[in-house]
Amino acid sequence: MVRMTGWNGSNESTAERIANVLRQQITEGDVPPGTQLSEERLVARLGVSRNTLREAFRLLTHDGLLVHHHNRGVFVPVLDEADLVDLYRLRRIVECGVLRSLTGLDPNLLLPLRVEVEAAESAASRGEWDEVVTANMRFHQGLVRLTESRRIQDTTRRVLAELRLVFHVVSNPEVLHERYVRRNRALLDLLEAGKIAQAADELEQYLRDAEEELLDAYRTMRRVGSAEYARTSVAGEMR
Amino acid sequence: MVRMTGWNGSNESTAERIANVLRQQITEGDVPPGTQLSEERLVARLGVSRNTLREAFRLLTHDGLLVHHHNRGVFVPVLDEADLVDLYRLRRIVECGVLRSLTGLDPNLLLPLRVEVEAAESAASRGEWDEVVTANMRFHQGLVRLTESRRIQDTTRRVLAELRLVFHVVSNPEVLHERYVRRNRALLDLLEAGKIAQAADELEQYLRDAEEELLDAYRTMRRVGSAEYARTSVAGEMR
DNA sequence: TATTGCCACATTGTTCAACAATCTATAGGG
DNA sequence: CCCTATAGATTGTTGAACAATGTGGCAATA
Repeated sequence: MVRMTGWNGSNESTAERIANVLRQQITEGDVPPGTQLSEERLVARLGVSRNTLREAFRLLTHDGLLVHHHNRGVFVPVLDEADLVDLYRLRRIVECGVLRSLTGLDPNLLLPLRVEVEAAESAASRGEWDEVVTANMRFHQGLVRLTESRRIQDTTRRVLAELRLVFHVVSNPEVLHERYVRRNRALLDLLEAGKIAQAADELEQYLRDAEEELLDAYRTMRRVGSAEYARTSVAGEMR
Repeated sequence: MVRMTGWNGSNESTAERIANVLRQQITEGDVPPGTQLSEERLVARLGVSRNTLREAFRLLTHDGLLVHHHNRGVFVPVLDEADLVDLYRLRRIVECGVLRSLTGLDPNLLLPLRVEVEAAESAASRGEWDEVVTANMRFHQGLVRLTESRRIQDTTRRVLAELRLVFHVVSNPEVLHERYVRRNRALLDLLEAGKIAQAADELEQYLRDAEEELLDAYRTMRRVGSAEYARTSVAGEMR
């Protein structure tokens, strides 16, 4: 096997490249929550050194997509109800706070929002629910981009990345995400009409409803599917 | 030189220990903004391997206390006016949002706030301004702890850590921090009286005033002290 | 049978040395 | 004075080695 060393053909470091590969596999659900990522196996599979892999681990840990247990390794976190509540509490504060703090609206920043709304509607009509989720996330990322604040955007990016892990714990994403496509459009309409305060209130309720429905999904999952859940998703190991 | 390998006598990893050493030096101002941290020299001085040092770098980069330039190394960031505005925008949204989202108040969580207020007052009377800043930061950290939300607390921790870098760019901290000790007490009084909404409004104005004063400090510094600033704080190198 | 203690094994934590790739500064030519 | 090329210094990445820890099995015991 020919192994490249040093220059890797792009401007991103090898660790970042590896981190992006793993990030995609985790966010897409290929590596379910609870899975341990073995250094030895991933080194063999990805063709990088242990140190570089561990650096990639750190980048993902930064985003909450991996958790590190000292002397035990890294795992895809299993988010529970408390995490869900925590994530939505932060989302409400940040996203609604962003809207309420706006003094003016740059129409150029509203354009990408419409793109995402339509992408979500299109994907929903085709039944591509993963794409619906992705477009929805990009929509909310675009919402906070209205502030042009790097740190707020970074915070939101991390929160949304973790939220994807929640979506992989609860099943049947379609029933959850379907109605929020419509509410995204309603939200955008309010913003385009300049009704910022009203949009913030709608978003607040939107997020409360979403949290409540996800909590319901957690509860029913724990009631009817705990055995199945334990069999399929716990103590896995990424090869 | 006897070099310890493996077990280091505590439950934290070597990288975390090194990160804490560097964190203190950076937040205390021993390593001014703009300084490059040379791997070679720090490896020699701290007695750890390059890989471990680089892991410590990652941890600090995570908190915004270091910035990484690809193929050029890590630096203590020099925060400018835009960063200052960004940090305070996030502070206002998070800290005020936390207060406004409170439904009830746990008196037990208010106790540490009073401790910090009195610590700040005591330190101010003794003229120990660094300790005033630290107590002030712990006060605001305690404020967001009212939510008992891990992620909100982490976000605040990062923001406050970065803010310390701002305080090292502008000089004369005493005149800036003195009056905020009093406002901290006023804030706490409002909270202890259960006037949460009023406290949130006071905090909002508090943070706007602080941002404005720091911006003034930046402007005067750039006007009267740009030559001195360039001489003392730019392109340093940590030995 | 259930529990405890011990030990071997697998995995992670850390170090070290080497080389590749990149950046920076300097010197030389136009 | 500006541009380019080269040399030196620094970071990026690798691979191997050993230390320390966590895990699970096995035997001895109650």
